[in-house]
Amino acid sequence: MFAGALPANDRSIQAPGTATAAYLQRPRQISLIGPDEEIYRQGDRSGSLYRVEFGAIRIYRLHADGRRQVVSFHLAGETFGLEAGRTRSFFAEAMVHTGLTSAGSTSGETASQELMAMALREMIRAQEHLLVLGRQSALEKLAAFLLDISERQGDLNPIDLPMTRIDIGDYLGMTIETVSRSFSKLRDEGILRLHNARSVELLRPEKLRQLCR
Amino acid sequence: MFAGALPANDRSIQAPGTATAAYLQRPRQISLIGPDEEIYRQGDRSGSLYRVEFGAIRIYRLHADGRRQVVSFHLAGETFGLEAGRTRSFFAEAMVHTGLTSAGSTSGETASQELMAMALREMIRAQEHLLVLGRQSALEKLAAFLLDISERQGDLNPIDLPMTRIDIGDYLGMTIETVSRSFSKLRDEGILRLHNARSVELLRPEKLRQLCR
DNA sequence: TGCAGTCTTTGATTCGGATCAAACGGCAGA
DNA sequence: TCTGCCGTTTGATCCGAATCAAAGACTGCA
Repeated sequence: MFAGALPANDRSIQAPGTATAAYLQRPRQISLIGPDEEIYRQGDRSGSLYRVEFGAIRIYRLHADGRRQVVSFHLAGETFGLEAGRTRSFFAEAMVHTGLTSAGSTSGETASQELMAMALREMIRAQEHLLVLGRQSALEKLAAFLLDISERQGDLNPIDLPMTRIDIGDYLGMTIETVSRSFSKLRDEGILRLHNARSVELLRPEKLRQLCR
Repeated sequence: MFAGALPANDRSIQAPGTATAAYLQRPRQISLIGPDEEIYRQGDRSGSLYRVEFGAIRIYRLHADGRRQVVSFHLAGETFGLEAGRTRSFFAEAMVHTGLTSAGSTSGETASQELMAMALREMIRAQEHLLVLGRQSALEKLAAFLLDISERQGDLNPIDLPMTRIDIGDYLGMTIETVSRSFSKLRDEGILRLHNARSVELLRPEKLRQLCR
């Protein structure tokens, strides 16, 4: 896959409100990616950056024995794909039906100011994630996670979780059973309501905040 | 503390091999910092970057209940101090007698290429740390930690650990007792030798590598 | 509408690491 | 060299989360 390219995909469409010059017109071309479809993989040449127009992406790495660490999720409006090396050290997959556009590349053409901002964002995200993984209990981890997602969805309530319990577990460093039990605990304490596994209404966000500090 | 400044400190000396213009000559001025002395704290105005000439630094954040998460260690030759926001969100302290020089600042005067490289380094470091914290056992965490330090000391053997067991624990998300037990386990398995708590000889580094993959 | 497969929840048990406790060892200062 | 202190190691017990197991709920498809 050459630098700046989006995955080959015959289901591309034009972004709404865009001139229809199609092929040669670099930006605004949306690639549609299905659930669990791969965007890039460890070992691929890096360079391309992506913007999530709708849907959601998981970035992860696999350990030799199959254990998986999800490093980040990227929701609508967010960009991803920045890597320090010349080859990818992570996998990127869509979690639901997702639309991607090109967000430039690391090779020259993108303003270095934007790249810097992106690098700093990723640095912060990783550092915040670190704080959660290192010293928090299962309940505290889930609380921090829900607040993060809620905020990134513009305090949408109920929250829409595009990821499975497995994804959440691999992101927070715990098993799906523990994730599920933590949800149930928060439900039993009246802190949230589970409309279904993917839709979570926060009833007392302040309680969550209290939990994870 | 103004941007670009090193902590006020009456024990400054000239770096070896430097012209002696002293005061007005910005670079090469070494600040000497004692063990557990603070370089900056959460809430301080950010901007200054530092280079460790000798010694070692810990970067950490405190949770409300006193739990501490060490985010990174910085050894001789490494730079630190980059933060995304206008105020510091971490504490920086020396762990042993340490010499620091200014490594520029985030406000203009430093080449953005260097800043970008630093941001990417920090991003990688945080991501690698994430992989260790998320899904590894105590033994695997310690193995990964020792290999990291060993490499950053140029494969010096025995390794010189400038940090206490508490620091290691707060970095890896485990208690000092578990850190100590993990050291003992690696010793009993003939993988390393403890000359003393701070000096660790790696006898079979390949075994460590095997452990943490 | 019913069915199959998958994801989630809940329950029982196990286990790794935390906590509590005490002994040990190395280093600084007298 | 002796002594006291602090960091480290080791031991005993406890607890939170992992694992093993099974039931329940949702989704897509026939």
